[in-house]
This record gives sequence, C-alpha cells and structure tokens, in this order.
Amino acid sequence: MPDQLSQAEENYLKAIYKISRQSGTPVSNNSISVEMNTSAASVTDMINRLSQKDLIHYQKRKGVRLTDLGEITAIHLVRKHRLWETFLVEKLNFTWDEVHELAEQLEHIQSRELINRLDEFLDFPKYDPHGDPIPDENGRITERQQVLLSQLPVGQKAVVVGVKDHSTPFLQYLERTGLLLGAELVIGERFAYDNSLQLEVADEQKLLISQKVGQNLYVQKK
Amino acid sequence: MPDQLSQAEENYLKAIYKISRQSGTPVSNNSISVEMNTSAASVTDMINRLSQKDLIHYQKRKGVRLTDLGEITAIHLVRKHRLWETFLVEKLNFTWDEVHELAEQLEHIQSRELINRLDEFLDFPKYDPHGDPIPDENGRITERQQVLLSQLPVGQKAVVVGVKDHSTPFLQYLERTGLLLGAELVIGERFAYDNSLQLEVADEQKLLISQKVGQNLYVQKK
DNA sequence: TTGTTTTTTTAGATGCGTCTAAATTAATGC
DNA sequence: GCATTAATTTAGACGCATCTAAAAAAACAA
Repeated sequence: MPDQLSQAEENYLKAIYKISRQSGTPVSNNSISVEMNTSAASVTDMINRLSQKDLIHYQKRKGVRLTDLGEITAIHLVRKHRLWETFLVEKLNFTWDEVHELAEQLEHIQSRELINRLDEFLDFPKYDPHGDPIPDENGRITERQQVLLSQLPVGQKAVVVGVKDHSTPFLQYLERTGLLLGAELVIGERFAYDNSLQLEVADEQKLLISQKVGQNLYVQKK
Repeated sequence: MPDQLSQAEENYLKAIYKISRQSGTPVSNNSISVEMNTSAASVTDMINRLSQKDLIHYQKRKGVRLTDLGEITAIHLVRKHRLWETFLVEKLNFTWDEVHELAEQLEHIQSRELINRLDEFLDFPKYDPHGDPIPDENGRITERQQVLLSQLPVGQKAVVVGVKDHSTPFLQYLERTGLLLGAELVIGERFAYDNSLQLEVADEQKLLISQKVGQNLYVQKK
C-alpha cells in the first residue's frame, strides 16, 4: 500500500493522467506546468518526489509516464471526483456548472469505504452529470462509442451524451439552449461558410449552433 | 470576510473552542498542546498567527480567548462536522463509531452553500448521531436540558439523548448493550459499594452499568 | 521567601510546496 | 552545422507547520 499522498501530489497525478489521456505518452514537464499553472521548476521538484514514490517513471529530459500504481491512483481520483459531482447534482440539486470546484476539494477525502458507499447510495452510476464515465472500484471504465456532433453527416439522428468542454460558459449555453444530456436531435443542414450546423431538436424546433459548439458536444448515433 | 483558513488553523480554532466550552474562559497554551497533541512551541507559533488574523485575543499570561469572528468560525466548523456525521450515518449507513475521522476530513471542505444544501437534504437535523446539537446557519445552538445518567435518583424514568465520551470502545459498548439514543430506562438501584447502577430497560430487562458508563451518558428526565 | 516545578517563549532546524533567476540542455530553422 | 529558441534543471529563497532543546517567566510549595 502506498502511504497517503498530499493533495499537491494527487493533483499532479491527475494532471499527468489527463494529459497522457489526450496526447498519448510521455508527458513533458512543460505540459504539466501549463496544465497546472505552476512554474517548470516546481514541476521538476514534484516529479522527483513522485518518482521516489514509484508513482511515475521519469527519465531525465525524456518525459514522464505513470506507473501502474500511479495510474490506479489517478483513476481512483477521477472516480472520486465524478462520484462527488454526481452526488452534488443528483442529491443536493447543484447545477452541472457549479460542481467542479467542490468536487476538486471532495476528491481528496481519504476513504475507500466512503467512496464505495457513496457509489452504492447513488445506485452505481456509470456516468457523471457531464456524461463522463465513472471508473468502478477496480478502476475499470465503461467507454461509450461516441463522436463529436460536428462529425455527423446531414440527416443523422443522434442523442447528446457528453461534453468535451467543461467550462461554465459552455455548460450555461447548453442549459439555455436545451442541448442537455439525453437531448435528441437530427442534423438538418451544414453551412459551409462557417461550418455552423442547423439542428432539429424536440418539437420540430430548429437550432443553429456554431462549429465550436459542435466540436465540444459528444453524441451517440441513433 | 476572513480569508480562507488552513486546515491547521481550523483545527486550532476547534480545539480552543472545545476547551473553552468545557472549562470556562481563558485557554492556556498548555491545554491546547495537550488537546492537539503538539508541542507547546507549535502552539505559541500558531497563537501568533491566529491573533494576527483576529481570530483570537491573546493577552500575555492571561491565555487565549476566541474573538467573535473566531467563535463564529469554530461554531461553523462544528456545524459542518456534525452535519457530515449525520449524513454518513443516515445516508451512507456508517455506524456512529466510524464517522468521526471522516467528518474530521469533511469539515474542512470550503463551501457555505454545500453545507446549507446538505442541511436541507438531511431535513435540518437538530442533533447528530451522538446526540450533540447541530448549530444552524447562523451559529445558533438548541441546547437541551440534559443530565448525566449517574446524577439521577433511584426510581427516576429517563431517556438516553447523548454521549459525553465519544470513543469507539464506549460507543461499541453502548451498541452491544442496546443503550442507544432514544432508549428509555428507569433507575432501579444504586450500589454504594462501587456506585454501579441497576437499570430497568425495555421489556423489563435489567442492566447493570458501572459508574463510568453512567458518567458518560446524557439523559433527559421523563 | 526562596527554591522547585510548570508553563511559555525563543532559537534553530526540517520538510513541503512553491517561486524567480540563471544555467544548462535539447530541438528547430536555416 | 550552427544559431536561435524552447524546455529543463539548478540554485537559492520564502512561508507554513511542525519539531527539539534551551532559556525565561510564572506558579506553587515548603
């Protein structure tokens, strides 16, 4: 068993995990410092500490890779984060754009048992309020086959299942336009001029969305 | 508005609050170091920092007193602690001897809104799983008139409403003997030899308890 | 009152997590 | 291949929260 990690160490692991998810392997010192908004010097320091604890593999100037232990730890943090977000939305009626900061705090609470009970209390949810998959107790993640809305052809029916951009402005935009998780839609038209899309949503309503919106919404084909 | 406090600062405030609750005013450096299991030198340090932030009044050779701000802060911590304990027991089915450590972590989560929503979710409980009163949003505490079981005369009917000793062994003892919150009883006999008490509990059962147990159970006369 | 004990403060140190500035090393563009 | 640019590491510093050891001050007791 690894000893208790500090919040700072946990945050670095999460950042490394996140970066390596989206950009393949070795994670550079620099990308970490950008992701975490810290100086490169701090990153070098922390990398040494995490290596020491066998959470990452580190070869000087060759980048960082999570060890198995590091990856398990990171996935467990993601699990905690997403379960707490689900709790906040489902039970305490927070909106999906309010929960991130709170979950950032709650994810550092140390107790395997607590999280498993929370999971049970929430009825073992598979996805969080943003549509992101929640890893199970063993770190297994149920991946969904999903595509970006922008990649669909005209005429395609689809249902909104997740967001790529988690920012408050984007979430609030979706709230306002009703493009929430579970919303069904058909691609009506694609305007080559600016790559905006005309959607047909519930009640035969038409909705025009920009390319940027289409590139940040995950959907499942129907 | 006070800026965010560190967990260490919050823990000191809680300790000072606790000590001053049970032993009247000025709190000595020494009592804090005993309560928190730290060196007196650390306490001196922290006292200076807390004074700086206007959370405590410190007069040389006269000990420490919480300022209004300090007391409000401490009470709010108690509120958070007790609400989380209630959540853990009521919603996640932890037992009352399992929740203290977890609540010690959870009480440091920073969000007024979270706590108020948790309070609402729990239906504004007045007492936590150990029978301790939960301060409301404004820091008001509903005190109950209660006495120690050991102080009751023979023949008195009473109901268990709280524990003075919160230790796991004591809580587990109560679990085993069924002397839980809400249990009704009558003082049957008092043995002068060792000050043990014979109780009559539910179903005409008799239960013999030691003086120590009687001195750690709060009851309300009926 | 005067010595002993207890409490409190000071001095100096440590580890964590951060920083800036400077030095070094690697990568990139001609 | 070499110069410029970018990434990384080192060096040195700082604030927080802690410690031990020793000094100083207060409280207590004979």
